[in-house]
Amino acid sequence: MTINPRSHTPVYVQLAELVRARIESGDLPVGSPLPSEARLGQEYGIGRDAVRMAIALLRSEGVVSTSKGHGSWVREQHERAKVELTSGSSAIVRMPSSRERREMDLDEGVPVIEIRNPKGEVTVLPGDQTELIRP
Amino acid sequence: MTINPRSHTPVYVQLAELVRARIESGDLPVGSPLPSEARLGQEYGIGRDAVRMAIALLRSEGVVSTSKGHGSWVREQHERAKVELTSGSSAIVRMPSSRERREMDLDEGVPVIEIRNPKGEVTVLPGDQTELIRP
DNA sequence: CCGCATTTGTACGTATGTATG
DNA sequence: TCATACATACGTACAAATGCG
Repeated sequence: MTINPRSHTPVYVQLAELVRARIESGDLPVGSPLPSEARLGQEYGIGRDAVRMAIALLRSEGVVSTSKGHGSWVREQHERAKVELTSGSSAIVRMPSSRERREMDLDEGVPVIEIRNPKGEVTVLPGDQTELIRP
Repeated sequence: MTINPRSHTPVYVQLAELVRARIESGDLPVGSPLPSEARLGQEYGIGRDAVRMAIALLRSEGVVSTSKGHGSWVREQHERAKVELTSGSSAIVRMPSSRERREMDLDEGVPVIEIRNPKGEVTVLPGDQTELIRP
């Protein structure tokens, strides 16, 4: 599979699809490192911008994680703690602010769950580690 | 307020904070257009990269929306439909795939709620238009 | 309806900073 | 110490969507 620079589909989207396919096929299992940006760019003959945008796209979907100086890897799904939505409570979901993401140590592409109990007290939970249940 | 290129805080984060402050102060009310990328770059004496990254950051938090050829504007919060989490059901949250985002017409920075009922049937709801409740 | 200015999107380049191992 | 890899930030150019005259 190659990339067509003249396609109506942007180069970076094409690359993201290729990498996604490699992940779903098992070629890149959970936890495994992605090729470096430089390597992907060379392999597919595309610029660094396109490579970085492709990885950013996958990161925004919670598919991969990246850290500086280390690289990107296929993100493993956390075990989800079961949290009961108690009577009279409500929950909304949203993306965290930069500050919340830092303080709660959330990866990119991870939403938060905001639970409000009948007293009006609010709890914010990491969206990738939580399952809301009603027994 | 100005931007310090030699700060340990990246230029684009500084700009995002400035724009966020203008929004929260009411200077940029809901629905109002942000200055164009070119204008922001000129005003603060920074490159287009930094401007685009700042706006992308706010977009990823669901604060603003952008459309090609038009510009960015302060995103209005949707009215949230109250959805009851029925007995025996559970809910998880995650970011949508590109395809889901397209098909459900979701803005960037909007998660989805996946509800599974006791029969195992799954419903996917837009995270910015839904409030889960338990009466 | 057409053309034009504006605006964002994509894609390339370079350079330098910083974290990792 | 050093090579590697990503992060930030500047530049350029052209494509594509929008809206207005």
